[in-house]
Amino acid sequence: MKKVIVIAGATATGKSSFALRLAHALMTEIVSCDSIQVYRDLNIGSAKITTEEMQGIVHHCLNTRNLDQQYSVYDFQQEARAAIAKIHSLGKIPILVGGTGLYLKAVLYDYDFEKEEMIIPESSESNEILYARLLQEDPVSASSIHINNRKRILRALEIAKSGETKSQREAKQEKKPIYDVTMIVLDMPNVVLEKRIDERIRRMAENGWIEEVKHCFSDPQTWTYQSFQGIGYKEWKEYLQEKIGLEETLLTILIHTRQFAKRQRTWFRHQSTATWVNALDPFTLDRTASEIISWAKQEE
RNA sequence: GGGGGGGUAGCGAAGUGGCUAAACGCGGUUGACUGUAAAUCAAUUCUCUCCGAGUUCGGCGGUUCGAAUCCGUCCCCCCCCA
Repeated sequence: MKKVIVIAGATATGKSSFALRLAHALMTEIVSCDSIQVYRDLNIGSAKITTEEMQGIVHHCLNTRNLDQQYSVYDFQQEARAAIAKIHSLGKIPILVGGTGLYLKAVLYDYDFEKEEMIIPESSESNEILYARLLQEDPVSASSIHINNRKRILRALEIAKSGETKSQREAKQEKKPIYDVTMIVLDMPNVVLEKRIDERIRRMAENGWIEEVKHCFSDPQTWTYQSFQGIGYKEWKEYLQEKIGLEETLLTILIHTRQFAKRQRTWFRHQSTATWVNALDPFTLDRTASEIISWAKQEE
């Protein structure tokens, strides 16, 4: 199996700079695992790394979509694996960086998606009826999906139309990584992380965030875009409508970002087996970096 | 000084005699997660516990079998008139 390095963690934990450091040391390239940073023009609000900050390191899976385009884990899986293959073909070990847990897992494991199932048609039927149908068609999946979780019910029903249910499809998977993976999760005490998030939001507001939002999403038609659903964008809707002020908008974004970071932590804690690293401790970071570098340099 | 409105759980806000430890929203906590995942969803949130018990609705004191809800009094806040 080919080696892959994964740097995960909640938002604002310093993933990018740590990855950059490894990329320099290993003279390799980075694959971003982020569902919002794939959109061109969403730079400030998505906390995307700037070209300068990349320091010449090649970054993949960034800026690959226009604002009006849809994107899903399927697309990411395809494109990220292609990027990984390309980096491997150069004789280098790719570094995956990101906070979108599902995306990471879908690339690393043998998750199996069908291209034609991208869009789920909305239904006019109630959750109760949809759930009852799923209970018929795929009782195994139904048992693990809550009746209120309409999106998941619809997805499972859509998959069942293919003749193979969601649970059957997943049962065929080995649920093992398809690469030789070293993965760490960068983390820090919550009070510190919340302070960093707060500071970052202030900084973004001072650096042209509002202009970016106005440039991308002034037209109410754009408010339905998937790209507008990201934290740091959707909250500006009421500001643009002049329903709330700047401070209130920033506060809402702060709260949403905190909640997001919490969900990310929970995901990595329970859905991954990565090693957790205190991102605030320079000695731990040094040691972690050198461990990863020596692992990367080992012959199989 | 006069008139009016109001003080309910971390916040906002219902409730105006028993069905109320108190709706609902927000926030918090915990968690789920295989196609919008920065999404979607669940549980929990006065205190102590297993049933259950104990303290709550600005303070104090009453009325009542029973009060967040009625009465008295005190404190505080907002608006209008002086």
